[in-house]
Amino acid sequence: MFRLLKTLGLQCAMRLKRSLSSEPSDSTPASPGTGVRDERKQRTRKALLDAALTLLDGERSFSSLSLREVAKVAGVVPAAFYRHFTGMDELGMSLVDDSFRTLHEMMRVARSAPLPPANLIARSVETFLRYAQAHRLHFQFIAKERVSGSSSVRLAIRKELRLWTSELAADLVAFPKLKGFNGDDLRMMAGLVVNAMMSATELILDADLNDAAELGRIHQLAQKQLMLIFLGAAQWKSKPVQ
Amino acid sequence: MFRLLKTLGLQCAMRLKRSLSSEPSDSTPASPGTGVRDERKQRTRKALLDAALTLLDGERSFSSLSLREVAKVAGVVPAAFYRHFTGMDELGMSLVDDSFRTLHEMMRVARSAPLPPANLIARSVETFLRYAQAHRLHFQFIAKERVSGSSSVRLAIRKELRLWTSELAADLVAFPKLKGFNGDDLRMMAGLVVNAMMSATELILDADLNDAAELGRIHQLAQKQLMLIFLGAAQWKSKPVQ
DNA sequence: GTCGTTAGTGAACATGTGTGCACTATAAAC
DNA sequence: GTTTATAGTGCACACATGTTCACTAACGAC
Repeated sequence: MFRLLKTLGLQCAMRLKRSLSSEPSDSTPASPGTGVRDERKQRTRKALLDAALTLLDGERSFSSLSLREVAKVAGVVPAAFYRHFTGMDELGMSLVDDSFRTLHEMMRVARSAPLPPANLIARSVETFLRYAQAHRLHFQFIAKERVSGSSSVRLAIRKELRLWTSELAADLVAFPKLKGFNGDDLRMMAGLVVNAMMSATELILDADLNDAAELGRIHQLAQKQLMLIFLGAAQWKSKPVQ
Repeated sequence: MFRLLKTLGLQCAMRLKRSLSSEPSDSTPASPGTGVRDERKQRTRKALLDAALTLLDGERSFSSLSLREVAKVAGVVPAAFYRHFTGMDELGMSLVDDSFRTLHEMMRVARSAPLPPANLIARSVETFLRYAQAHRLHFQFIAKERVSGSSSVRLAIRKELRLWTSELAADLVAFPKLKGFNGDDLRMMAGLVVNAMMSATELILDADLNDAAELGRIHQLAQKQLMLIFLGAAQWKSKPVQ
């Protein structure tokens, strides 16, 4: 992790130095990190990340990808890989960052345009699964490497998922039915929701995208599971005295 | 899958042929598949399976294991591998079989000695997680390859998990509180339970085995999640008219 | 225009890989 | 005892892998 941060930090510092010296802070649109050179570098960096995600799509797991393979798909010679990452581990950490960036963006969009209370659960499930389908590679990466990746990648993903769970718990506090939940119990419930959604995501990602019936079944299953959870949550704390 | 069945079938047939011809169905204790030779073969077969499980314990994922590596840990030359499996895929399918055999055995034991209704959920969680810890390699294999394995292994695991979910649903029908559940909804609820338990299993398998506090936290989390699910289930079907 | 920096190249290396083949030793069948 | 079947060996091959190194070309700073 820290190696990734160091690299990114250095790159940012370099880019900052250049823009500071070349542009005396004037009024140019200042597209960040301008310059044909930087743009090209970022492009092949992205090509490497995309190549890994693409390779990961089918059967493969991240730990079975080879550096050469990724470089080849990215249209670059193996040695060029080292201009961007110190090795596959660091590329993996970048994928974690990117993947959770898209997940958090989804949450941001969802919060900025809140759904009407009617059918809230069903609509939320719909929105989430549709988004997961649209960004299948990122969600697939999270789902796979959450459990099977190298320990650095796996731990990073698990940390992000915990963070997401906490965010969700914070959102849940707004529901009037969930009074009387303490923080721990809220996270416990949020964990249940996250599990159900991740499980549904795995099913969606493995499903035939053209089989509308199967997709519908998965959506409905997830909706019912969430409803059951909320039904239980509305009763919580009345019986269990703890 | 069918290649595995074929191989096993052939081996069984061969062993059958031998025992039929060598033993005229007399009163010898007839330990099945007797003979020093068969016993030796089964021993190195098991050594190969154990080697794979052992290698899988830490960081590695099954698809990143090499045939030579497995053979070396098993204390056998690579070519000898082919006397037992046609390749790593077939060995993977055998691991699926073995892993779910231990899971089903746990269920069998649990059913034969039913728990008293008091604290039933808490005790069941305790039993399950303790069993998972005791058979960590098998449960780890299931947890990992459920989502990241080659498609044949992954599909086999998912099929077994569906089967397990159905079994659990059949068990749930005995609860008086769960009247009014149709079969689909029972499986939906059972899926929720399975998800929660698998998620807790993943946490347990990653946890430090000596950190009693952390283990306790995981146990309690899983217990609360199951309680919440059952709380919701008790209310099911009253509100949702479907 | 000149020159330094650097993203990307191509070749080389040592090592690991899956798989085939002739072989050996030994349990089992006769 | 003689013969047969076979689990395991040792060696070979062609190929894939991670990493290094000197090199080239072109962008950016001056």
